[in-house]
Amino acid sequence: MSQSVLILLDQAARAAFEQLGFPENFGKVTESDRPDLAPFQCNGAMAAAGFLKKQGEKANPREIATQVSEILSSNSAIADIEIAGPGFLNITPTPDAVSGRANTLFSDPRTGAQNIDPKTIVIDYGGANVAKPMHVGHLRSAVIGEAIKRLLRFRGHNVIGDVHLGDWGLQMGHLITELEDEQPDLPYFYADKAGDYPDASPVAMDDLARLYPAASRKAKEDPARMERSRAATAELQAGRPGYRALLDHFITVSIASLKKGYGSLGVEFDLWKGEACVDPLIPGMIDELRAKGITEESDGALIIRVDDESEKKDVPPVMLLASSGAVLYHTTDLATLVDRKSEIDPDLILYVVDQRQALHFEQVFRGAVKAGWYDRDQLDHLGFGTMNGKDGKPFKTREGGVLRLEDLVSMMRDAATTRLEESGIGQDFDADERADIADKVGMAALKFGDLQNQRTTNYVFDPERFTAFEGKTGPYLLYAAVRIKSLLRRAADEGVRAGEIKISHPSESALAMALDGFDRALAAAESKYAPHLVCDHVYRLAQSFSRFYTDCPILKNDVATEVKSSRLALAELTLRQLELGLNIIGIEVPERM
RNA sequence: GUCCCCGUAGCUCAGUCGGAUAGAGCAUCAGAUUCCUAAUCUGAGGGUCGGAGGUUCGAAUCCUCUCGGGGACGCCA
Repeated sequence: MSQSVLILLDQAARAAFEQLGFPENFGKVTESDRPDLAPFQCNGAMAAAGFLKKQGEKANPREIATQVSEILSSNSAIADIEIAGPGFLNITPTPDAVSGRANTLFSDPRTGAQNIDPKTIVIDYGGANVAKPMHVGHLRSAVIGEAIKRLLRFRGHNVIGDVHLGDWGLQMGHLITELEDEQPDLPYFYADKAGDYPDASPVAMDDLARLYPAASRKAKEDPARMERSRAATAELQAGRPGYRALLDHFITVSIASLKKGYGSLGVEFDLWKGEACVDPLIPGMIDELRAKGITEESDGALIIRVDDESEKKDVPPVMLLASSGAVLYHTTDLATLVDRKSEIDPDLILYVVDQRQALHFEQVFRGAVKAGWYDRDQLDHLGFGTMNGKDGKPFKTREGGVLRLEDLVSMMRDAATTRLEESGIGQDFDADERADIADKVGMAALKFGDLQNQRTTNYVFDPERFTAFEGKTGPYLLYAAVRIKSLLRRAADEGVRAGEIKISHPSESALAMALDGFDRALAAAESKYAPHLVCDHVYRLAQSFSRFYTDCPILKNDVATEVKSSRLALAELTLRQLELGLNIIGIEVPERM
């Protein structure tokens, strides 16, 4: 059976409504709100009655429901169809239909997930800056972006992930001037020297992490210090060789450190481009924008007006050049769009960046549309909320500082270790394996805790809750998966093999229907760029499996061979889908725990 | 001042192109184990969906107003 049971029923119901002279969309079938009555429902009869009333005809929704159910009752996939209340149709599929579908899913390596028409998509995420060590603020962009990238890739799209480093602004001026104060004798600062600089970086990541905040703090208090940073930024952007050479060192050193940080999260980028990469494109881009006549001078700055008079809200202009002549955030983002157009020509570009930058992207997107480079629907900002502490304010360490990412990761690992020790799990495993399990449990806790929330809302970070093995958590999901692995090992030992699935128990049926919802969950997650819908699916799947596992013995002695085979196939199928789903949200499952 | 997000059970959150008795998880209480991993499962209690109007046969969901929390608003990124 090549279609999901729900789609089969949906198509049948739509045809029935159409046959009765109604718009076919009244036949929409959904998973039931009342699973105690039936797995599926259709509410179209009420809508159809309203439709007739508007045309001045008399209408009784229950009568319409009766007519629909008469048409549908001949459908071989439907075991039962009942009318409830004002005209709800409650539909129960036959066990054969469910079994047939389950066998199809079993024979499909993708367990029912469709491959859709591929688009070329660039996803810009990570949010890292040169010289700034990774901290909790970088977590969400990395984790959410990675999940969306994997989701889109799994759906069949050609997806290119770009970290898009922040390496071209005032922060570079801060670093250069602060380093000059510390080590004025470095050759990079000789105004007349060009081209011949040491290969080795004069600074390590720790130095950068120290220099930037120091400079930033001084500049805030001292306008003259700020002016030096601005001047250095302008000189860098004008191409001063010593500064450019320093920037290259900063970038190299930072990327090495960032790769480690993102690596610890299981996040990988295809492109490590940054703002500096598009610098050469900027003069030509500005010429082109001028030639198009969409720029204007305003208070000494070069801008593009993107305000729409017909709207109530006012959108400030795109700032191309500051009055100092310096390039700004808008400029490099626009130039990056030009670069991506010529290098990749994507159908869609997604930015996984903090919700607070929504206006910035609105401005840049409008600028790119006004320039004629993209259609508005090719550009999307996927904003997200902040990670808060239990006090509801952005997460801080006990001392009130910003928590570094590596400390966050080890905090989760430690919490996982403690949990594992408390419950005596894996005590007879060797130290390496126990450490590996703690890593995976901690990471699953962290990622699931983050991704299960709707993207745009703020959420409360609570390591205690996230690492719990009970409830809607990452560790619970790992447990469910590991338990199946253990079962399969045992089955292999006993020589039991998976066979044809025949649904006989309600818990088997519920599990099969949960499995059948995979493609729907992925499609919904894609359409909203919402990883939490993938989380919901895998959680419901794990729950359905746990119930099945409790209710339906598999390898026990008194179970008939074909029942063993059928249930083992369901377990194998569940594991495969669970791992596919967990992989999308970036969670790895250990072999045992 | 303009705009954006949020307000749902004691807590943390789903649900918002209108549909039945508003769902999960935690916590609380009551059960289940000759156990294939109980790190599990079953059941119960717990709600003026911030508030007030309106549209509708029907509103957490749509419209208007309002209260509360967070955030963004031309030369930082």
